[in-house]
Amino acid sequence: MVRLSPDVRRDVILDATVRVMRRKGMAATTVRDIAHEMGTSSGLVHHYVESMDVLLADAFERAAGEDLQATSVALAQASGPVARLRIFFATYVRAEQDWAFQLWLDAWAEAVRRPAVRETSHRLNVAWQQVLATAIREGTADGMFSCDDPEAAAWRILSLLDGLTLQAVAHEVDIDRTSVIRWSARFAESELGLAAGSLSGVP
Amino acid sequence: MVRLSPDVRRDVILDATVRVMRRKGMAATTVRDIAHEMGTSSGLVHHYVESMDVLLADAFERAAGEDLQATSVALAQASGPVARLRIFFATYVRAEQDWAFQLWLDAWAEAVRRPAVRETSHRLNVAWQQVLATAIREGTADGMFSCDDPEAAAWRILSLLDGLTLQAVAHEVDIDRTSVIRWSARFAESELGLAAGSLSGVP
DNA sequence: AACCGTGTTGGACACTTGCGCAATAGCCAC
DNA sequence: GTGGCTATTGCGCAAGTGTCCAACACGGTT
Repeated sequence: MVRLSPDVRRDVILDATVRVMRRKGMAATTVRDIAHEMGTSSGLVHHYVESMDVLLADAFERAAGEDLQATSVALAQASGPVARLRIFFATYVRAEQDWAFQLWLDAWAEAVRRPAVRETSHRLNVAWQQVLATAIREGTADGMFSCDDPEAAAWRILSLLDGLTLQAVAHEVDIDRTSVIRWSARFAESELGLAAGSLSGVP
Repeated sequence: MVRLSPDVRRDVILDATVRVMRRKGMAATTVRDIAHEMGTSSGLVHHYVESMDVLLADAFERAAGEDLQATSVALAQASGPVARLRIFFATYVRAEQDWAFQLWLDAWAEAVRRPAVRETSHRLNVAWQQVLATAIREGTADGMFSCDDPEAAAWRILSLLDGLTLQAVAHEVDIDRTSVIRWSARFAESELGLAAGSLSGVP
């Protein structure tokens, strides 16, 4: 039995929870799974966690937050609003691949039943929308985009992206990931008054 | 104890399951809830149902299928493709209000874990897409719409609708239902080469 | 009216879940 | 070294789940 400091242990618990969530999904993650994942007893988890609800929410925040962080960094490095949006679309679907988007599906569904999860998924969703809205605002300020309401446009583009990805992930057919990116990018072009193909690459 | 014929009893069970699902969501629906809902014992449910998995799938099919049916009927009564689409948007969000869309969220999330649910939600999703695609095809044949690929356009419009509704239902803020309809209708206008406002009412 | 098929009961079963708690054992200060 | 603080254990608990089944009772048939 390895004795760790509270801070480290908390981190280990969160990491183990994320790993289990990736493997089994949020709804199927249990305290015993987490304990087994880090090779300790289940009681230890509860010694640091006030409830399963907030643990799942915190773990989701870490998992989904990493993707958000990665995308934010990638966008900051891009030069110019157009390049920024191209990267946004490319990394969004890649980042959400496999288990990541499944976590979002779980979070949206569990939101009704788990207050902490609802709060977190809401906050992270807004954060994604803000990443997009900020990029749009910059492009509008530069005069490269033409958009009346960056906030609303961001919600629309993000929602189309989510709606399409949802079909691709949940049903694994009908819509392939290339179409998800291309269709969303084309929608963004029309939303921002860009020439056809400037984002999607297909005129 | 009321003695019913197998067919009637099966119907009663399905109805009770739908009612419980509406109230508590798919993931939180239990055999005992269903039995209590129809005022019988829990054993009776399993006497007619092979497993919880298929019962949930069947009940979801009935609940979501009723909405689909209602929309199909309403669309058939409308005169002309434009009126048809207006009704589509109006009834989609209304029909999905409250509990109905939550069932879809549950279905999409549970799809990974419950094969029967995945099959059903996939089939119903395609059915919705086909309702839309058919209306678009008719409008294109009439020369009122301009659309290269009605199938793909239907997926895009439906996905935007789902993505926006998702935010409204799961987070209950940021996007109100009026915006969901208006934004989706405007997107459809651009997809189908219609004049601004012909579907959304806002030029 | 007796009877049997079967719809129905109500609880047992085996299992899982989140959570709490006494006992234990590792680490640091002295 | 030794003591004490506390991280950690491991099991128990109560509540929940889906599933199964012997016993029961209703209704149409004879």
